[in-house]
Amino acid sequence: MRDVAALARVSVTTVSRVINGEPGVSGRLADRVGAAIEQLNYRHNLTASSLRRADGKSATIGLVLEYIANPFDALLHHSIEQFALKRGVLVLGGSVEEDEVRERELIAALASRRVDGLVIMPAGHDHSYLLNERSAGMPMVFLDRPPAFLDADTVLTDNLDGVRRGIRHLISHGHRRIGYIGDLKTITTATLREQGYRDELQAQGIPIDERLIRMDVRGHERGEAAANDLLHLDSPPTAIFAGQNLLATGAYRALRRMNLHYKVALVGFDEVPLGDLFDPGITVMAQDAVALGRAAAQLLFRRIDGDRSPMVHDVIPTRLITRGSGEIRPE
Amino acid sequence: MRDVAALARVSVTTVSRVINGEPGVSGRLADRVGAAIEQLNYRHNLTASSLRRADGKSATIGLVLEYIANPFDALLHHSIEQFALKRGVLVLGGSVEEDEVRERELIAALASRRVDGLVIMPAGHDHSYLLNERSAGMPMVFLDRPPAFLDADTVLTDNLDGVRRGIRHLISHGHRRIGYIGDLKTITTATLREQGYRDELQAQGIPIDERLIRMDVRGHERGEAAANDLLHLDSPPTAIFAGQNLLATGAYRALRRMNLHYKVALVGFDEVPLGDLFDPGITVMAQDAVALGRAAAQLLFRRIDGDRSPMVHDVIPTRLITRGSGEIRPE
DNA sequence: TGCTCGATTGGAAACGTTTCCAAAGCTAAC
DNA sequence: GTTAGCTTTGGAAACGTTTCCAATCGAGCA
Repeated sequence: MRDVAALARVSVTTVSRVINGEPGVSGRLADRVGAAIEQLNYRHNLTASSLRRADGKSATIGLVLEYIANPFDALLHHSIEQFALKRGVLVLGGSVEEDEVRERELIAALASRRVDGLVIMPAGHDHSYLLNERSAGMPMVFLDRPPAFLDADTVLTDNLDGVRRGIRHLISHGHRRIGYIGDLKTITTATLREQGYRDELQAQGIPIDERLIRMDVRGHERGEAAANDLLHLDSPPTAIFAGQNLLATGAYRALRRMNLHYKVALVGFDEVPLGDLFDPGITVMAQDAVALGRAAAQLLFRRIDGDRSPMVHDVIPTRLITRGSGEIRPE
Repeated sequence: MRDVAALARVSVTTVSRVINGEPGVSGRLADRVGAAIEQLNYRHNLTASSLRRADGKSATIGLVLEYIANPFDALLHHSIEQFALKRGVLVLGGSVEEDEVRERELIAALASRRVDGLVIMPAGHDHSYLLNERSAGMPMVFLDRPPAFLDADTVLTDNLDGVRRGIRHLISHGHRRIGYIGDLKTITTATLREQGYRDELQAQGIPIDERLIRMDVRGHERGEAAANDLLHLDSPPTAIFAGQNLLATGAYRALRRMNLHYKVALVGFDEVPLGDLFDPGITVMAQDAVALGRAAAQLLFRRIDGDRSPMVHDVIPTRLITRGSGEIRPE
């Protein structure tokens, strides 16, 4: 920048003004500065700029996701990124993969880089460690899962209602023995969804059979094994609800292997890409990833812009997508 | 930091030394500093640090992808991120969505933030604008697609060979009329793949019928339409090769609609998640996204560490995954 | 005792910006 | 012609660090 100033025969102050488009610079000087910038191939240093800048903004936000290669997370990422890009804000991100330590390290690394705000899909179960950050004024929004031991802005899917509607859908197709496969109990949304299952059965006066419930099941293969178990019970379920996308595809695979995919109904939570191309198509309660991401980004930027109003807890509804597997009736 | 120094009754120099783990600080002082950091809830400012630091490293790299919600891109992202995390480096990223202008803006924004290096999956067709960056010493690796008008490190899939092997696979199952659906001709890999198709047919002495080739097809729906067109020809193909994952699933949908999915063979380029669960399963030439990402990250970090050896052009082989759709024989 | 040497510590400059404040140059009004 | 008031310009301090260099302190040695 000093070189630019020297070449244009002005002060660095003036160069700074030109770069930031501030008023009060004569056209003549602005042109000289522009030419010098061009000639010297000068590139503005945003980190130095944000260091001195009054608001200290780095035009960067941090995004902590569970696993970026999961299509749901990838959609969230994209949705947030699109919103950020409009403001010239870049996204610094990372996958945590259900590891509490990594979550803390990643957030510390982001804070160290002075991001303007954080969108967090938490893995941990105690977020009191974030109290410091918050009191230091770091805006943060929790996405998809709520924080623990910390009150913060959240944008969540309506998990309870989503599962209840899914179960109701199965019941309306004549099912009374419905198996449930759920993710790790340590994940808040997983226990919420299980609760939705229990609530709806109870509301419909269907007794709960604990043998039909498999919790702490994680990933595709275990999902398949759990479904396999359920289907080998003495009186097996006529329908299965899988509380997460990998569990749903795992269960679907089990049904296929046992050639039951046209006999036993299946509803999954989370969208399954290309779910309509399967035989039968996979019926799901889809989370609206784009809406979730947009809501989180909007909320975060409001906070970044100084909004100090009370905590917001957004809830995004789910959508039932019927494709065949969930409409199978018991024999 | 000054506050920490004051509380610990030492100089800021000493605090800096403790934070960076430099030798030559007595344990007594280090403890005092540590306690002060704890008490004041001090958080190191990495941006200020990298500003003054000798090597000027920001411990951040930039990643320019085509579309983060595409599973292939998401896997690349994850693979690179995992590698970066080991070094305490964070990934600043963005989707470009086949928009040249956005590519340039994004790269400018990343350069402004003084990332230590760039991994670029380019959308544009003239990268001479990067000459400045390069001469300024910015390490960069092109991933999945080569740069134009610029010689740079690249990590590419063996597109030509991949398609040729896929076509050979179809031919070995008795096909002689093979349709080809390809992405935008402006995308280097798309024309390379088309070339692979032509080369292999020629090598096998099969005349090329231009009516069987549909280029400049982009996205799921147009892929479906193109396949539909091909199948309505007077003498339709007995097999289709789709040069990209969305085109493959689009073509698959067309086959399904016409109830030809067990009559006409289909091979796709790129992995299709859950491809084995379809009926029939989708046979693909899979790109090894994890290997691609790893190779790019390794190469980039070597450059960041100062390696000035000649340009490297890595080529990652593809893998044929047979699942049914590609093994259908002509009637 | 006096001197050198290594280890420990601190002061001040520097990184590339923005911001504060003052100076200089104009215009317009008296 | 002088002065007030506005616009344009620049000098220097500041942001939070690291690094250079010098100063201090003991210990070891002649």
